[in-house]
Amino acid sequence: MEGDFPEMGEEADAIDFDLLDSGTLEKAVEGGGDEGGERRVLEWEAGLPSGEDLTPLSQMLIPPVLASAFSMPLVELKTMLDVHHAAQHTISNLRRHHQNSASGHPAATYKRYKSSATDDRVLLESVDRKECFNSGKDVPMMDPVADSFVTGTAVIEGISSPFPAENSVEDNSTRTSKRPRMVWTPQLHKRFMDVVSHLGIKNAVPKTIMQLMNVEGLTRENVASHLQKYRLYLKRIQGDTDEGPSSSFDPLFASMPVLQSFHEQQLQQPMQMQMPYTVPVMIPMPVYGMPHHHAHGVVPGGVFPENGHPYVPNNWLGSNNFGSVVSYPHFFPKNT
DNA sequence: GCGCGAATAT
DNA sequence: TATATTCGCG
Repeated sequence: MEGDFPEMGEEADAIDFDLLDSGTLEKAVEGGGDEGGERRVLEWEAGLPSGEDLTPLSQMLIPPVLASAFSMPLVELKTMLDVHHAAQHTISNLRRHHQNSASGHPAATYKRYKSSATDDRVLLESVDRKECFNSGKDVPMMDPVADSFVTGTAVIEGISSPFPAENSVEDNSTRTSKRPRMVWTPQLHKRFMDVVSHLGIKNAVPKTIMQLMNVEGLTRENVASHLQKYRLYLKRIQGDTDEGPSSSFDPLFASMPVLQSFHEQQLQQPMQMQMPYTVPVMIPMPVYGMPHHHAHGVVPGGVFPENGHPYVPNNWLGSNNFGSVVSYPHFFPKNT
């Protein structure tokens, strides 16, 4: 299926899906189909600050006092070695993806409607790959803030491969270690919701969702588990609609303002500076152009104003936003 | 055998 | 609770 689109340079790809937000998506989509990827990169580079203008890696971007004032955890400082490693990993993964092109049927249909600028899998390098997988109890989940303010090379996204870093060389079949426990970050969850809401209830099955999410390392089992939880959630809120108003729309639980309101914020005020607890980068999610028959009413949510496609608020609880709780859990417990 | 989904386990 | 794993079924 990759023959459907002219290929772009690797660098352009990396930059595109790392830096795109909803504000720049259209522009990139326009120029994404031509062969000018490398040229565009050069143009961008021409406008980039020189090395002297950049803050050294060893220096903090935010003064500790200011960080604490906004309850922002101090991000661990990165070294050039970290940056180098992250860059190497990004490049190698991009190469790998250009080699083996997936051609699953649903994904193929999906890709046809994707811009070539975002045609690669979501594998946005994270310097700290503990973000999506929590290997042990001693490893705390990455803070949403740190999740946003990643240091290093191409890491500004929220999604990275759920795989832990393969520290050693090519570990082929000698992998006996179990896959670490996955963590559904808000970004992954949003992607999940975007895909599910654009599939009918008929097509929203684990394998299809997995393929459309296009996240490296994400397994069908991962999705199935999450989907099961989502269905339980749907069942719950549907069965609760006639009970007390607090049962399904308790403002205490109707939160996740970061993700839920983020989309709308981007649409209305694209240039507005993000608050520390917001996820600053929109994940390119071009399933909006999918030809699927949308199952209206299957999932709670509204409609994308730009194209009329249904969407689901990321808290799956409707449009209430009382702005108190951040991002977790995705599925709120029944208010008992 | 594959994949789904409910049940069960960790 | 969140996620993984198992298991029966089509």
